[in-house]
Amino acid sequence: MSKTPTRIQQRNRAAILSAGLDVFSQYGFRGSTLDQIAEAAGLSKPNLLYYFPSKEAIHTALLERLLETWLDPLKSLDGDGDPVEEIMNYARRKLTMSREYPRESRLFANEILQGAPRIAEILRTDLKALVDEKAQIIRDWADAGKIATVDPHHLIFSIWALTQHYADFDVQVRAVRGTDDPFAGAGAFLDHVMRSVLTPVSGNTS
Amino acid sequence: MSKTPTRIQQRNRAAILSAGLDVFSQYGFRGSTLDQIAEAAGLSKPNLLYYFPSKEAIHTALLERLLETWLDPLKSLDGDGDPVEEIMNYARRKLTMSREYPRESRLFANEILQGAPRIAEILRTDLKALVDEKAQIIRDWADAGKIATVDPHHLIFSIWALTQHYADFDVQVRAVRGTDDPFAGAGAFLDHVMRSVLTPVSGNTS
DNA sequence: ACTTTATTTGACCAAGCGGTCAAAGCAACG
DNA sequence: CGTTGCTTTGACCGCTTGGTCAAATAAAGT
Repeated sequence: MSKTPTRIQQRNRAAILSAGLDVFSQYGFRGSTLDQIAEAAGLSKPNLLYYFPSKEAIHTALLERLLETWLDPLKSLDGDGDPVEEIMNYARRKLTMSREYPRESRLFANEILQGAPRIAEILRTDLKALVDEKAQIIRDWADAGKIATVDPHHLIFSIWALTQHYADFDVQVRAVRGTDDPFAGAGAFLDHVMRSVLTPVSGNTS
Repeated sequence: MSKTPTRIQQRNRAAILSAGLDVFSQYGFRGSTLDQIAEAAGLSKPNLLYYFPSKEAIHTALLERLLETWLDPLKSLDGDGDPVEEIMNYARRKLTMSREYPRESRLFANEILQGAPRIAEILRTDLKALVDEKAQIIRDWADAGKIATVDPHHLIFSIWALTQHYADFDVQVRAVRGTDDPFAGAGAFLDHVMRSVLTPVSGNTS
């Protein structure tokens, strides 16, 4: 039944997904139209619907493809590695992903902003489980005095916020800095933040 | 000509703006419909258009009202105050704003995500000028050794990212934490981050 | 060449969109 | 009470939307 897709199918499906990513990541699901996507993909609207049964199907395909790779960096966080290096490496990988896949970042941001109607379940199950697992590792490190005492969940949130901000708020960052590359200097700053936050204080803070 | 608005006008305009905030902040401009806003405001669509000439006008009114208060905390950052306290106070105020006005935060996020078509000019002029001014203050503090050496722009971005994240990604934060209040613990964590990042290192970090 | 299958499209549809308008309802005030 | 101006609405309009379909076209296999 499901044979290997022809070259034309591969090319057109890829073109549609890329075009859908462009459009959905900018306007959100409801704000995007099939005509926009079709034009961006260089296809007619009926032809587009020959490859995907509906607007929803394109969006779903994109979200699924996204979630596959999106959680990878966190999955790699290793409880047996060096605490500070593991966390900083996670932050760096997350920043790299934001730089290399800004459209995916904005697609995700749009979906969450709109109440995550299509992935709420995944967030509550898969994502929560993953984060809880890694949060426990971080908590153990903190308890062992290997890093500063920080709330693991908030630490993870802060990494998400600090890295995705450059992709999601790209326009603002560029407008304020006047730079072409919104990520310029972000890596060094993120390193400084993470190292400061994670370094245990010698004395006692109040 | 422009007399004092009647009580009905005040009530209905307020209801429309609140409804518009609800809808626009969730679906973005293009994804929102007049019918949605009208229903949320408890008015008929023609009646809504009796108070605002167009969908665009509602959106613009909301953005203007937003920008008025949005930049206030940064404006208050005082170059003559205590460096660490000034910056931490700014971060705290920003977090409070995100907690008290999450819809406004999401409205802004939506606008930026969609390329800021309606406020790009303001970002490039007013916001840039304000940020540049405050960045210089921070740079002076750093040069004087009163705070750690940090890129002022990235420091400001980090405060925006860390505070707005809880409002904009509310659904995700709640899903992962399982808590009702997405801001629980955020204040303490933000304090820790800011204090760590701003405290000058005694040794030299190559 | 011919048949089979995959691909593409123009024409079309019902529903939803932002917005208009004339008329009806309503409040205030003399 | 009557009239004047504010408020509300049902009906409507032209356009866009997501999606369908039958027919045309292009590949591929024989």
